[in-house]
Amino acid sequence: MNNCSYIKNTKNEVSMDVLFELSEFFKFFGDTTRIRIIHLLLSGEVSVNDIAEKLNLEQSVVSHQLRILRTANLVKPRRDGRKMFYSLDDEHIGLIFNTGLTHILHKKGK
Amino acid sequence: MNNCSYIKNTKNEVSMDVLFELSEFFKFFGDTTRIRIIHLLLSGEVSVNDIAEKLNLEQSVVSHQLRILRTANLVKPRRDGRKMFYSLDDEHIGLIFNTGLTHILHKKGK
DNA sequence: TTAATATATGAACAGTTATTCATATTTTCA
DNA sequence: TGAAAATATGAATAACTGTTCATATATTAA
Repeated sequence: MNNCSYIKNTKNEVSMDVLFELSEFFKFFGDTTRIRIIHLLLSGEVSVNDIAEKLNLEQSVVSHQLRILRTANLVKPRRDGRKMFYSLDDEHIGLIFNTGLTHILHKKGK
Repeated sequence: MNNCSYIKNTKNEVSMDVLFELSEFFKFFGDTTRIRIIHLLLSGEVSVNDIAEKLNLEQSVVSHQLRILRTANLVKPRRDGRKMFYSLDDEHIGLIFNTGLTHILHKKGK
């Protein structure tokens, strides 16, 4: 039928706490600052200051949001000297981003 | 390379307002009540009272959340007599739900 | 038309969250 | 060791959001 493993059956039996975790997970994508950071990191790792500069955000804002993303294992840090480079933790993050993006662009195209 | 059209290139050039819309879009998935409603509607259309009953929620809560989902075109209503049946508007909704779900289950499996 | 059923809506409240500002921590280099 | 650079953190505030409760609207059947 299809070879995309993440297309699942429609008769899911999903427990209440998994649904809760799922909504918590989507919350991380539901903020403009975070989605811009995720989008930027799609092309590879970037330091905190570079994120702030490229997105025209205050360093403090970026650090706060990175902490949220890091705690949730959406991004991972790597120290190099006094710089910290952040990258997406997992290939699913980009997949979810792009699935949503495709939906938005598809809707706009009408 | 792959035949999944929603897997896009990693060198996205996405405008600021599309990123804003994208984060707004993900917000709808970022609430337990709404994600439970979406999950329930994955298996087909359900009336307002049935949603409330099956999810053990007050009718008012369901109506309020359905309005949000309806305004955002995530669900669509159909009137039958004095009942209103709601269903998912678009196949993307289920796809995004399942993509996130796969991620959660994958994480839990470790 | 009236009563009953099904759904929608408005206002108020409580809880959450992102940003701001100030400051602390960590690392490098002179 | 001390200063500078890079990042992290804490507290406070403002804005947003979901739920509750009461009520309004709409449809059907008697």
